Amino acid sequence: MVAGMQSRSTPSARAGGRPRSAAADHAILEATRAALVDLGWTKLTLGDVATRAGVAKTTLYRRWAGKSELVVDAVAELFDELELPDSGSLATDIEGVVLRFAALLGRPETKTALMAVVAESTTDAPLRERVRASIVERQKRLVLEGRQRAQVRGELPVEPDPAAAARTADLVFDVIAGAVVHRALVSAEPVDTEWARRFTALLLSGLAATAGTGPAGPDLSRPPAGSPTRPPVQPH
Amino acid sequence: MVAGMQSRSTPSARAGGRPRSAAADHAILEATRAALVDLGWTKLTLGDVATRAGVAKTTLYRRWAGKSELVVDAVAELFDELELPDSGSLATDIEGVVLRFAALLGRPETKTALMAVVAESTTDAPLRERVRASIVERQKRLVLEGRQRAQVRGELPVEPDPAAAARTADLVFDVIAGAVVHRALVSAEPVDTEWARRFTALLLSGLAATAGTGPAGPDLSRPPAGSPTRPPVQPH
Amino acid sequence: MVAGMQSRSTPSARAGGRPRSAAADHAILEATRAALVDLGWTKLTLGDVATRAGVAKTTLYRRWAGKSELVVDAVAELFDELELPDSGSLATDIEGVVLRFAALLGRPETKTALMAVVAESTTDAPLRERVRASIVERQKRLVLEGRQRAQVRGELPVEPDPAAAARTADLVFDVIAGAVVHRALVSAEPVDTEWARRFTALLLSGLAATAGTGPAGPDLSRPPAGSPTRPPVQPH
Amino acid sequence: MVAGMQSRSTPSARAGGRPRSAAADHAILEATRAALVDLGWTKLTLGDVATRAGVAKTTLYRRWAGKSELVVDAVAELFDELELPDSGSLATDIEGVVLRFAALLGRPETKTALMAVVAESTTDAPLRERVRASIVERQKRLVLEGRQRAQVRGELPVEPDPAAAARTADLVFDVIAGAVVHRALVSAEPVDTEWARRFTALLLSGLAATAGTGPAGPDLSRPPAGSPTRPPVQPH
DNA sequence: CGATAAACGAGACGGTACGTCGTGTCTTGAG
DNA sequence: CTCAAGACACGACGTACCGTCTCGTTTATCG
Repeated sequence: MVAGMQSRSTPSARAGGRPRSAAADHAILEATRAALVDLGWTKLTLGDVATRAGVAKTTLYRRWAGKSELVVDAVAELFDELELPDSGSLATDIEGVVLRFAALLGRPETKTALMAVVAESTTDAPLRERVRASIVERQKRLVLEGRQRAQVRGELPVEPDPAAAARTADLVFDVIAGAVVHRALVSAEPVDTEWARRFTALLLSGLAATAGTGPAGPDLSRPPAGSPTRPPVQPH
Repeated sequence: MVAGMQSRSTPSARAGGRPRSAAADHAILEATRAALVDLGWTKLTLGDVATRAGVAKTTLYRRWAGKSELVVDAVAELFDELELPDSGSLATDIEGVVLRFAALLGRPETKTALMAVVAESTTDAPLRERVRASIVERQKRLVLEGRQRAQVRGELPVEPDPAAAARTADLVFDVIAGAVVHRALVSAEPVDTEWARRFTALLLSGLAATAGTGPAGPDLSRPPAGSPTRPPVQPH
Repeated sequence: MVAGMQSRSTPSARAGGRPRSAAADHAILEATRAALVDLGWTKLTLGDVATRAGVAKTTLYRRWAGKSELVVDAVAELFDELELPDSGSLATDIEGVVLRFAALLGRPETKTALMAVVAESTTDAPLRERVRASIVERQKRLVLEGRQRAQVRGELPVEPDPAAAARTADLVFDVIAGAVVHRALVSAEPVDTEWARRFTALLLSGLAATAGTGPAGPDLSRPPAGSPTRPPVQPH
Repeated sequence: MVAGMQSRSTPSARAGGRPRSAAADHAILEATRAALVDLGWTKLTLGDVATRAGVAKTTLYRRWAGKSELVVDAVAELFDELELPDSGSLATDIEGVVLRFAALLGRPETKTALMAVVAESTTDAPLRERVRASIVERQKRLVLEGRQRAQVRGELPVEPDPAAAARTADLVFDVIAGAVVHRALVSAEPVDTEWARRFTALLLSGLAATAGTGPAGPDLSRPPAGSPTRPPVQPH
């Protein structure tokens, strides 16, 4: 389970009654994802999810406050499957995670659900917190891991101030996640290898340096495939 | 009017009977924004909009296909008010537009509507096209204008290949818009001057160069306030 | 239609909208009676009635406040079909109407509905008034008609005081209707010709005179069949 | 306890485990009556009764098959409290019992429950039998007792044929009970002393003799208060 | 005395119906 | 042909009870 559901009064208090079915939780989240694929966010109904899961509607409402909460939990499980590839350089690591993230956003259940729950969360503070805890914060691990790996490789300097390091991680996370989400869902254009390369180059070298980079020319900032040689970015 | 609504049978077709009330269009879009502020996307109903606008529901359906289309038109008008400030340098221009964009996203009607219509558009191709045409493509003008201005100032080189130039503009647009939207609506954290500066520095100079940039230290890449002097980015 | 339904704001006010379907009213009441036959009062649901009538649930709720009100109207139509036979003597008139009333109470839709709405009406004053207006008061015509006919025949004296006459009519109505209902629905025993005769004899002659009257002996208070001769009750 | 509840497998069967709480039975029936007063038949729920009685729902279902059975038992206890007053004459005895019966029907728990269980019983044979055994048959004792008392007094002749006597008792019972129930619950008008007198006069003397009897004139069929003299009805 | 067995409280469970609400269409009469 | 008004068919909502079940606990009688 990704995050807490409707909390029991006390976690350790002996309930004194029939315990909640553990199997139902899994069946419901599975059914929710299937319904998202078949129907999309708008046409998904809790009644339909209950039927698919072989569960009564009341069981569903006993555990989740509504459609948004349920869907957040259902898709959060998918986000937890994201991994940062170790491809030998920061640039290719970024490209890899961008493509994986884009692939995740390309799945119908994620595509239709993510923006919808974010939209809901703008007018629902508890939901906003749930989205943040279940999805956003959990994926920052990818940025942290990537940076550490790059620092070990010597591709990035070590930031001594932890607060500044955290600020930068947040910024980088918003930039990467934001760019991919915007490209994929708002602009609705493909996030392919080509785009991932150009985005990574911009992120690493900045706007000025990137100018003129295109698909035709050789990209000197990336190591030849298979040869993990010099890092493209030289701190100091 | 931002974009085409439900098209009349033929623009030049015989006038026939009573002409459509022009005042109604404006009243409806205004009422839509007011309803978004009061109720948010989910609780907004077309019946309520019609009542607020002093119009019958049929009048509304005669002109828009549904809630999403109506809201796209209603918020697109707001996006058209965005402007690129001319502050003397590319960096401060970007910072300025980032803050203006964030202010727009902070308005309740925009906040709740933008992600919602994007979510809808993931499973509705005509709506996706409408969002692209009415909102996304129209705002790329800001990137194009900013680049041209920077080129005039000598802050950015001129890209000779028009296709590559367009690709870069699209990329930069997704990065800027995506980062701001993600920060404001997904991470749900404030887009303030401080964040705008750090984001701009990252965008212009890249990840390596930005490392270590914090609120305390002087940012050499930015000109002293009020003195539009040397550009912060030196091509070549 | 038996009684007023959910009243329009003003009967003479031009509504200014689509008028209510007159056909729907009839279809709904018909469907209600059919559902009573098939399901009985308790299992009857408004959703089912709506389906049977080919009508939306909202249409039903727009016109009736609830299940009780609907059923009152549906069965009231049946009660209006009751008639007082003109058989030549007061005794046989009463026997006839008792048997007809019993037959009506034997129909499944009436049997299950009548006591149920009366039960509801004990805790619902508006419903009580509706039952009284739609069913109870309307059937008193039978008593009034029977008395007048008997007075014409000379079987009953004319009561000069209208108030006393009304009081007596109410009393007789409660005795006749109450006895038949109690026999048929509470005691749950058959109301057959035999019972009708004995009841009529009791009503006309009183308890003392009736004592000893049984199925075997000839009933001198009744004229021979087919011969409308002397009235069984002699005023003065 | 009025009537059998859900029967144990066998009364003589091995005691086995924990015996049923005797206190629970009483608490449940008491709670049922209280709930009838507060909520009425329709809004009464078994869950609520269980809560009021401080008992689990399962305990309740272990003993009664459903709401109707429970309520029959709960109100049957009240009907058993009815008594036939010994006032010295048949007429005043009847008037007395009519008023007591009316007072019982005026209690909120009885009023709302009696018609409801009768309504249920029209489509539920076992319930019908339970109503008959627990309520209807038990109250016929009042008629039998009244008749016997009248016969001792010489107000009524002795019927030699037991079958005919039983038929008459049933008829009289339906007439009295039916009239009072109809007046009180269907017509929803008060059963006061005045009405009880006029009803008794009609029952004893028949329709013709009753004509003209009103509140103003002296009622010769009743003995002066306090003087148990001549019977009002003279059998031959 | 300990074992056995049923009753008990608590409350989750699969169902079913509720009465309301929003959607998008329709049917009126007025303009 | 448009418009305001509002009825209409449809379908989902979230809630309430139903009657059953599954727990852990209690309270008897029996061996």
